[in-house]
Amino acid sequence: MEMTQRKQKILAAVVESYIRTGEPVGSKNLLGELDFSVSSATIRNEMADLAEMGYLEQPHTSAGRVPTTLGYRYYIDKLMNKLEPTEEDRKAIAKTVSSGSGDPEQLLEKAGEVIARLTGCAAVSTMPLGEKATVRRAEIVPVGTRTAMIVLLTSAGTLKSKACRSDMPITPQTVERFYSVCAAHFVGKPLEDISTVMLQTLVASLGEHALEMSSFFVTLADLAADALSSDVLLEGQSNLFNHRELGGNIIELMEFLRKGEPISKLLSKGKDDIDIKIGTENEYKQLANSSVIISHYDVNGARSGALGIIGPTRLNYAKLIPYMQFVSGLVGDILSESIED
Amino acid sequence: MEMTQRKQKILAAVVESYIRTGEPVGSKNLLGELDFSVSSATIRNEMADLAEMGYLEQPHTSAGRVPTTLGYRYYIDKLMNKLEPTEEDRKAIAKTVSSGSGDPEQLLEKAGEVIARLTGCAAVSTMPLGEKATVRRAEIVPVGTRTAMIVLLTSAGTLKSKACRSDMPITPQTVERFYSVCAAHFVGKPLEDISTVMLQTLVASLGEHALEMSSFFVTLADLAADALSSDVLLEGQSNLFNHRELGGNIIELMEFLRKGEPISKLLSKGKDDIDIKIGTENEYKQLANSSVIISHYDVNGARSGALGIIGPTRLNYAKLIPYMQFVSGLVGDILSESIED
DNA sequence: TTTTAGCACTCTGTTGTTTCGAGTGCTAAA
DNA sequence: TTTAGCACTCGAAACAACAGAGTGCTAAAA
Repeated sequence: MEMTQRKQKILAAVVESYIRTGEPVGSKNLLGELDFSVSSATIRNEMADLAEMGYLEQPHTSAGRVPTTLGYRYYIDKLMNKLEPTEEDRKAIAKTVSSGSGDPEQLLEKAGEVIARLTGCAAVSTMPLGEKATVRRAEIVPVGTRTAMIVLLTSAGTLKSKACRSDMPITPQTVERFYSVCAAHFVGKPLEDISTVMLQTLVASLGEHALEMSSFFVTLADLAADALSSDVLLEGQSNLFNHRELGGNIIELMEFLRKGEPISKLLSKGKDDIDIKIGTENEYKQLANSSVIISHYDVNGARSGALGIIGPTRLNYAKLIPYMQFVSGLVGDILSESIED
Repeated sequence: MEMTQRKQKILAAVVESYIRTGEPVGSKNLLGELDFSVSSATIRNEMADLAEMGYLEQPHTSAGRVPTTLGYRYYIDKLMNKLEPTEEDRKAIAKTVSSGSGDPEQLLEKAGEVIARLTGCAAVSTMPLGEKATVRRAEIVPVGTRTAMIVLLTSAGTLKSKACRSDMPITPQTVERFYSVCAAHFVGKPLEDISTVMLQTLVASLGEHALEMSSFFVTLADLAADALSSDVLLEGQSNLFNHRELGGNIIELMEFLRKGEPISKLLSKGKDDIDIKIGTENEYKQLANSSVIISHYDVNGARSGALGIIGPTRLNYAKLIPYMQFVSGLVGDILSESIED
């Protein structure tokens, strides 16, 4: 069966109506939405065809039709008219997003906030990651006689720190020695180089000071790993409660969102600027009833991180896709400006 | 009406049975739980008295009885037999809690985790706060030509940092100047001294360099404020979903937990070592259906922070109160050891 | 005076029945 | 190919019937 123009129009109308109301849409209700006049019987026939073709389905025999994953996909790829954000919205967003102090984390937090508010979905974002980030500085700062903070600053502008306990008292010489070892071996080198294995050989070469230093280096490796694994920010989680159709899965969904790794993977995956996964298109089963729209941002020309929203499958794609593109573009621009290389 | 010993036994049995099962408890069910034999009619009479006295209530006319806030309170204060954690449990907890690297945040995270797991509640904790903390070090680290990280290290061992954008290029001289100004004016002084007002006068006194420095100082004030407002950690939030009786309030409750300030207030409030608020005893209406058990910990003899659990009112107080005391004691000990002054 | 047995009563939750309405698929005529 | 008409299906809501748990009260027993 081939896809006629009339079928397309009907499919689009069904999708849009369902997105708007959340109710299965019946043949009669559709009459008003179409720009041509036919009877409801004709529409019924067409809808039956579309159902057979896999674009629509019925929750039960005597209900209206609901788009399938395939239906949404066709709509998004071929039928949808994008709805660019208004000048007004753009300004409001830009104002909120840039209201921070220039701190990347704060920036992404604001961006997530504004997205969550505007879309009524949960917003996720990843910090600009420094895959090729190098060590800019590493040092220890004594806190107690046997405790110190290890501080690691990367070229990507992230600073990580962690307390660390030593078996031996920390002297100014320890501090000095650590600093110079780091300066000699790490500064300017990529973060990946600070692996536990590599550190073991290094510690071995330190001879008599190996003992007092080893715990510091272990912590340093922790920090490096931490700096490499891009942080995930989550906003508007509770918006999900407003979407009835997510049903009992909400709890699992929220649990899923809480642990960052899968989200981080999700966001880092797509190759295109914008990436849309509808319901079962998602590889995580917790997202089988949800859609995600992921928009990547570039910092100084390099793909660096992404912003995403997660909500029910009946998202207002026509509006949200351009919105996400706009916000991620904005974030990329601001970050590019602030993180020069 | 006075409280006879028999009434006390019945009240205790009702509370314990309700805590165990979550079902309103009827007169017949209670027969087996008591160490004396009377008929169900007698118990009914006594329960009616207890209800009249305000310790019990009925969800509806023909249901069993449920403890009121007052009932729980009486039980906890006068009737309860504390159930100290077993040696086994103590060891398991101690092992988990001390498995971190000596970082206070990680320590509290682990503690919260273990509490959440053990109790099936949401766990909250505040970082050791440094009310009397002083500035140990403050500096800027250039990231781009016009961007820098401001880093603030306090005597309490917390390190805060934030990116900041400057209107003018940042030169090594800027870094040096900032460092020396901080060394002269802030190091050793309490964090509260870095107020915006104080900074304004300072900036004014800097003359020609005022402009290039001002944004850094503003950020520094942010950091100081941030370091003073103790961070709140939250674990096991989703455990709350397992408690049916929280009902529709769960959403509000989770929203409430998400924003840290009220929690921070809640935890910093109590004067006693342990602090129990049952249902409506809580001043926040979002907690009206919940109980909180807060246990404070001391670092080097000074009240520094607290751990708490939040769950339904039918908590197993007899078990959880000693548990919380144990964990907070443990946390205090470990922190005292690692943060020497 | 206190305890107990007995009984009528109340309230909830469940189950089954009915009804209503929305929407469909099919058939036959336009 | 389209449309009108109609029988049919299914879910949601409304309603009645009922079982079960538990109570309060009364009157007898201890």
